[in-house]
Amino acid sequence: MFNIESTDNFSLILDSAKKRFCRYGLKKTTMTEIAGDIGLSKASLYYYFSTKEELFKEVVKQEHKTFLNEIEGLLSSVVPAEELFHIYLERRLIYFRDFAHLSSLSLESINSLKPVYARLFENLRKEEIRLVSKILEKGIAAQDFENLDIAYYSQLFIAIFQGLRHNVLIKKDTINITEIEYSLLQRQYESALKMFVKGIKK
Amino acid sequence: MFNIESTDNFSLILDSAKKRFCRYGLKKTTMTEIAGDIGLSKASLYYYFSTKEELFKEVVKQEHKTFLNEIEGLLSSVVPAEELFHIYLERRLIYFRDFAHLSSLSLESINSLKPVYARLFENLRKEEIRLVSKILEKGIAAQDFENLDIAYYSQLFIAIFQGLRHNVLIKKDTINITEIEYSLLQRQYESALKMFVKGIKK
DNA sequence: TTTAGACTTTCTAACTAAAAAAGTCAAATG
DNA sequence: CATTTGACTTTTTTAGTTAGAAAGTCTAAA
Repeated sequence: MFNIESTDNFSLILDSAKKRFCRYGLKKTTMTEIAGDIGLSKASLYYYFSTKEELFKEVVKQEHKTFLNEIEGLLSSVVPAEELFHIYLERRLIYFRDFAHLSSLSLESINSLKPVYARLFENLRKEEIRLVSKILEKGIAAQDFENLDIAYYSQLFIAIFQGLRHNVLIKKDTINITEIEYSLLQRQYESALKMFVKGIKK
Repeated sequence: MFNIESTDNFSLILDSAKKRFCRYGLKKTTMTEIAGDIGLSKASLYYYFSTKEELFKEVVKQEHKTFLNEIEGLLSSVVPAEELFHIYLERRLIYFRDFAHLSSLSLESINSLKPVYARLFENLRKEEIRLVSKILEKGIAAQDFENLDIAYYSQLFIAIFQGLRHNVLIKKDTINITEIEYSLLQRQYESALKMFVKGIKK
């Protein structure tokens, strides 16, 4: 979950921020704490990041990018589209569990989330749609899938699985997901993917 | 959406409460207002309903029952299971739009909703799962569907479509759903149903 | 049995002040 | 020059506080 130790302050700040944001969320993490973690003063943080918001966005973006890159790297491989979907969803669930606090913002959003974060998460969603589009393209090119409306089906795909994730959070008041909830979600993901693929297969 | 005018006070209260809860939600509706609508004193309301919470629950339950009964009535008809799913989802969307304010509680729930309402909505969800189970049963009995795990698949069914609905609300800060969002949801419902049925068909 | 006026209790919205956290900057360090 | 910081200002959050509103109660009357 937390990778290599970095050396430069920029990365050290991101690392510490990531840990704290994941554990305590945006609101319950202070700039002073992050600075303290790596033996810097708060003022120094502002040398690297203009605002707390900026820092948070950077953490979220980077984590998401790492996640997407992992899948994207397989796009040009021989792995078939269906298997790519499987891998994508598998990793997506792990990402969901580990970074629930980051995306828990999307829960706060229901009330009164600053538009800037709404835009951030909307962008991440769009990037995932783009990735799914590419997988669909690959499947169509390989004659695995029908020649369908890629834009629509990738949007649908993301909507279904995001929806399933939300069902887990919606009832709860804590962010932590139990093993039972997680394994049910896993099973639902498998079933839903099976249906989705069957629905678009040639 | 709002049916026959009732005569007894019990029903008059429910009618007025329904209208106000749908339009303004639970918090923005006062017992005095409801009483005023039908020319009763607030104290009289408490003769029929012990608490505001009780009244609200009664309204939600009744509306949901009306919705479910409509579909349940078709269970013993010649309408095939697949068509029942179609009808169910069609009505479910209308119900969703018209009573968004009622179920908007499920949004408030994310923060700090009293467990009693959480239980209420959980019960409604369970009743819908039960209905879907019956449709599945019918399909299996008619040899339309595979002999699958009914409990699991009805839960999955509800999860998928509830999830899709949530995707619409999650971004918004208002409860009102635009025509564009609604028609996309309609289309997603159709696609998802198609896949679901294809996935379990014999 | 049903209703309502007058009542009490509970909740909420709007303030406040104090504390905490965000954010700034000139000077210092190396 | 790039980086860091202590001391600073500004903004936000929190914890009271209070007044008004709304929930909820009760007794007497129709």
